[in-house]
Amino acid sequence: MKLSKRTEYGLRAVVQLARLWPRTFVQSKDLAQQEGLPNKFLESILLALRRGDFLESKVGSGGGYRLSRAPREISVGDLIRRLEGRLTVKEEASASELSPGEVAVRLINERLTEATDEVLDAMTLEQLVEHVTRAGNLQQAMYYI
Amino acid sequence: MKLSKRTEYGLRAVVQLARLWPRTFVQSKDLAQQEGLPNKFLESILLALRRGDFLESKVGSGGGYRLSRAPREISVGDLIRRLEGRLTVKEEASASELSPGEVAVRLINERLTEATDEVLDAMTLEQLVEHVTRAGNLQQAMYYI
DNA sequence: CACCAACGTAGTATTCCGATAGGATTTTGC
DNA sequence: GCAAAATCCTATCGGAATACTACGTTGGTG
Repeated sequence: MKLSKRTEYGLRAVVQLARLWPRTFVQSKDLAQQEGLPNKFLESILLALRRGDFLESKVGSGGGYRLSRAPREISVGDLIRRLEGRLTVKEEASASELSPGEVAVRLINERLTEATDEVLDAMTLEQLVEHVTRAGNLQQAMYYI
Repeated sequence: MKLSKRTEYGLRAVVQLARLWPRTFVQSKDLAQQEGLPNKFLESILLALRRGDFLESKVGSGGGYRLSRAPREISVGDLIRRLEGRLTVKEEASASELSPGEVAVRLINERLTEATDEVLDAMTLEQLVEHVTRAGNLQQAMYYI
């Protein structure tokens, strides 16, 4: 019932990249520093995101990562499903003979994934960044009161 | 993003008890057998449910467990929150200085818990049992085609 | 009093997650 | 063209959480 660190770190890095969009490449090291994340771990996550076609990368000096498309075209649901890996167990057809309890649990799982997918698919990276910006402004305004 | 075995087993046992409601006490051993669950593990789960006031128990020969109230008065959300234990991290006020990524992740978590709570709180044990019964009838009907 | 079943505690086994190590590969800058 | 810089890639490890077991106690029934 809670996001893995892997997913959380991936999201945090991607939010940073979205804030800089469409500026040039940002290095993993810098992302890690900005968000306070373990660099090497983050690298493996960014790699997965690149393979999932969310990021583009550039090797060598001056290289780094950037979003492969505009934040408004990236859904948080897609991101999380890519990061989480374990996307709700297979749900085998399971030999046709389910116990009553198993049937019930299956229903619950279906309803839960429906509900979460709905929320996450309706959310774009752009919206996330807007929210963050608003929250940031609010935080800053507080200082002047 | 997935229920623990503990939660799953608890739900499965409770569904069985709801099907028998308001008949007399059922033993842990029998519940375990009906659903194919490890007996001793199940006992500890049932114990927690009793402490959460979902079940009543009776010690000694002829004893066992039964629901403490009617299935329609028991919400699946309450059950799961009791069983899962880890009810979404503390969400510390966190020293006021959050990174942009952290703010974003926080928003996502809020939206997710809202959505899942809504689904689970709207679901009663009675509804679950109805669904199971319908699914059972359907399964039986299939044999005659 | 003999049995039965819930209650309780402690300990083990196993899985998985977060993280690190140590490189190989590719590009840039001088 | 070579050294530095960064991504890319694989393997592994420690530790915590999960799943489960063993064994004993308490209380109630016949």
